[in-house]
Amino acid sequence: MALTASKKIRVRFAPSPTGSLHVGGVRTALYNWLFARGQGGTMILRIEDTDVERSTEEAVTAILEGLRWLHLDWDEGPDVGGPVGPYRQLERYALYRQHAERLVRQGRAYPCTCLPEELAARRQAARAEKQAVRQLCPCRTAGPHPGRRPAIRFHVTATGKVGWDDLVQGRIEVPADDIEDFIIVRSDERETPVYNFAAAVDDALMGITHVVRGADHIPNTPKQILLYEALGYPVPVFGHIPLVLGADREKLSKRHGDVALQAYREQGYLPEAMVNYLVRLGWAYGDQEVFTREELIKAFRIERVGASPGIFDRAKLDWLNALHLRRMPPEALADRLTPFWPAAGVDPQAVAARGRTWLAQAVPLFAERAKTLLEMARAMAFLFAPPATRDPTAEARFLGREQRVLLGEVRGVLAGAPDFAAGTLEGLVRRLATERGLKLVDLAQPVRVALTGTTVSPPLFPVLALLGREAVLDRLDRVLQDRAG
RNA sequence: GGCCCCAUCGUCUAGCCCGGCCCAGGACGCGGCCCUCUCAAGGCUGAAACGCGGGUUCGAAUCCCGCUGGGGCCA
Repeated sequence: MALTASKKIRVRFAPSPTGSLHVGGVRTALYNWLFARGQGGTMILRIEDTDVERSTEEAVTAILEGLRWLHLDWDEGPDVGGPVGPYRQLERYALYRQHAERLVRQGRAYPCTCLPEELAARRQAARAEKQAVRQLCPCRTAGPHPGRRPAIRFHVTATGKVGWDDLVQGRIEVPADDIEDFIIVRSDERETPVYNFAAAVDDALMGITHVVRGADHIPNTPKQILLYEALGYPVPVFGHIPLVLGADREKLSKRHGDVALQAYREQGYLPEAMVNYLVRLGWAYGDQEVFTREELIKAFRIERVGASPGIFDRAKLDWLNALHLRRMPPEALADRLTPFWPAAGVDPQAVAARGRTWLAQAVPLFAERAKTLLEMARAMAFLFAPPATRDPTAEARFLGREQRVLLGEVRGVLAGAPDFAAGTLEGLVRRLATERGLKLVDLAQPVRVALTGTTVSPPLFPVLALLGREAVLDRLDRVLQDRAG
């Protein structure tokens, strides 16, 4: 598709700071970002904070931090500025007023003083007679009521169909008669612009060439197109990406559980995995499931995004996260673990005491059996301190009287080991098992429970080597000195 | 209720635009087997889908119409 080769692509992500950044919004940002980066375009971040009641500064911060965490950077925005700022709508009211006045001057908008009840009554009447609803308000011809503060209403003159070729949905058309004269500036003291007006003015003034946003905005688009035309601005290309749904197939929202990006971050999901998962939710590149950021920039095509909505699937996210966890170089993964030690009940000092080299050796053992960083940190906790408690079932099953006797024998072997390398220890313990006519598992499980408090851990011998002779003997002795089974 | 959108395994999807290579491919999840000191990881393997009805055509998952279902926005 020849996307007007001469013109540089400009896209934007324009969230409202009314709550935490949620995964649906993140996917919109991601698609915009990939589109821009793949085409050598410009990514713009705009804060749509006209809803002063619900907008908060914390939410703005959360949005910026969330995007940064994912490495979805922007070229122009509230923090970095840019040639067409400001990038917060609250700071652009003069622009909206100016454009509204221009429309009024052109006869394309008019002051309206109708009360909601009056409009509702007329709408109902019109519906009863199956009339088009465009002439809801008499203000345009009869003039506004002098005693009331007016809103500004846009006058729709279009006939036939209003439509556009959507980048992902294909041709969309709506009968012009279905679009009624709509408010563009409210009658409140701030003269708050409505969403459609502010967005259209901003997108035009910011030179946005492609508006890529959620499919929930499809009904807004015809009105915005009309505004562009009335204002004499070029109409951008629109692309409406399908919504992310919850398991009940409804638009993802708080009641579906974790929808905030922050929640995933805190649970130890990797930004690489979030990006990988979200991009594949609604887009595919043959049979490829796993992507690096660079591969995505190269392969992503906005027009290849599917038109049907997708359900957020935690299980697949888990799989991808585990995969990216395993792919990461040990040193890097060790660093990512840092924020999670406290939540895992591990003293960061104890981790630091072991040193980076040691940690990098331990990490691959645990990465293979964890889905998240938090899970991984928890699984590693026993390395840094003896288990505070032992799983009672495990203890009953593997630390009985006879098993303690065996444990004592293993202790002896380990105490006398020439060195404490995994291979050496394995040889010694296997020989002991053979001598006693036992399987390795009969010795391994009691030791595992004694050292970790559970029946599950990475392979025993590397774990012994990691813990070191002193810690191992100490933990075995603690069990042995317990009441003797 | 009005307008708009969507429709391939439970889920994400390939295939659909340019009908035959598709008794529909991959992935997650689920089941089985192998490997194995536990748990994972890995390998092999199984069950699992073209919503329904009409057309068009020698031939339709692919084109057209209708229905049904789901969703979004507005009220």
